[in-house]
Amino acid sequence: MPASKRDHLMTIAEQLFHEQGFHATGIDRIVSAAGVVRMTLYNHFSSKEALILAVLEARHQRFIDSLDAAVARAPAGHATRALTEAHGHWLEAFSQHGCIMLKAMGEFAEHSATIHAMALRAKLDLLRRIESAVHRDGMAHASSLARQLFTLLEGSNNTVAVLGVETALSDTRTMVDMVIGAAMRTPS
Amino acid sequence: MPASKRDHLMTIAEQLFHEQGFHATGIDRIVSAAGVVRMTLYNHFSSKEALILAVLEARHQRFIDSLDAAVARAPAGHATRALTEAHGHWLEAFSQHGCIMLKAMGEFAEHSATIHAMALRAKLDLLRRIESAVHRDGMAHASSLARQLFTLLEGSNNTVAVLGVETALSDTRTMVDMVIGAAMRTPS
DNA sequence: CCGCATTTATATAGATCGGTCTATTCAGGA
DNA sequence: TCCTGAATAGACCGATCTATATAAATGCGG
Repeated sequence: MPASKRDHLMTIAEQLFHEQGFHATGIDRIVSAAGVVRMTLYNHFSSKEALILAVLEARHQRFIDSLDAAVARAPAGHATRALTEAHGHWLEAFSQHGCIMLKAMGEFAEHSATIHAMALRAKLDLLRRIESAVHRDGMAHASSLARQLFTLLEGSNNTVAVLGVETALSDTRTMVDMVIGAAMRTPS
Repeated sequence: MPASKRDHLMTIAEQLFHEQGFHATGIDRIVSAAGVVRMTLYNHFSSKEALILAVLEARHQRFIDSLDAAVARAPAGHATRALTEAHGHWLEAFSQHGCIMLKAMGEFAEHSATIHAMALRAKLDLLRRIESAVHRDGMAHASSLARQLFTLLEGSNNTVAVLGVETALSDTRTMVDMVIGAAMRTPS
């Protein structure tokens, strides 16, 4: 009962790309996993690269939407914490196999400038949201604080695979508090 | 004039794997870049997987050696800082294209248990060195502090590609100081 | 019930993949 | 000198890769 063949293909492709990697996932595996014929895929996407771009774009949009929603729900002065918590929830729910944007950057850095640029833009979008939340909370040292928080969230991306999601998120939370507290104590 | 064809192949392969990815780098590209014939490679390595394992193993050994050397040189009570600085130097010199172990984990998680285990072991080795340095400096909250520092170093791995190596390392240094300082202030 | 777009089924193209094989050359040590 | 190990050159294997072409079947809205 997929909403449409196109959406269904994107869902299946996202899962396979995420778990198996992009180059290691062939078109045939995607279409057969989706229960669809190869021409149906090429009817909706002009190439494998176009499919990858569409998948990454959609995933990134979902990610950004979930951050924005959390920030919008947050009480005044708690936008930053709401954002880092939302990032943690995303990790718990959708990133057991690592960050798909990092994987894409790694596999396509010298292979597809378009895909690499898209993944890099996703990272910069996250940084920008952090900056905006920090600014919204009226914190001092906004840009340096935002970069530090960004580093912490990126770090938790990687430690999940090593320490487990629970420990990774708890350690990250501790440091988020620490960094925010230090920024508040330091005179601007 | 390479020391040996085997070493030369490993050097070339490491560079190509790192820049282009593992699946995207074919045997033919490696041998032609090394100016060597196909059978020479298969004379030294039983398979592409064996080559990848050898490359990762050697690189990890170099990494660990550089950390250990820095810690050994450090004055008493400064092992931890020496280790994080050494990690920064490694990033500057050899990780412009991201962490090769993370890439390997991403590409082979569901594809080669051996390679995935080797890369994961590399991450755990780093964590263990941090724990040992922290312990050597006689710091309180050793294991939780070590995990926090680990998260910071992993974070800097990723932010290099987004913020540039200089900013990434400077932000990381700031947070390393912060985390160590907090551990020292907190009563055990 | 018709018309049209989508999907199916299949066949094919040409390249590349990892890996094997044989035949040959060449240098260095016993 | 002879022998052995290593490297070369290049053909070859089956499998897989992305992508295209074509024709039949399907389903749905008007």
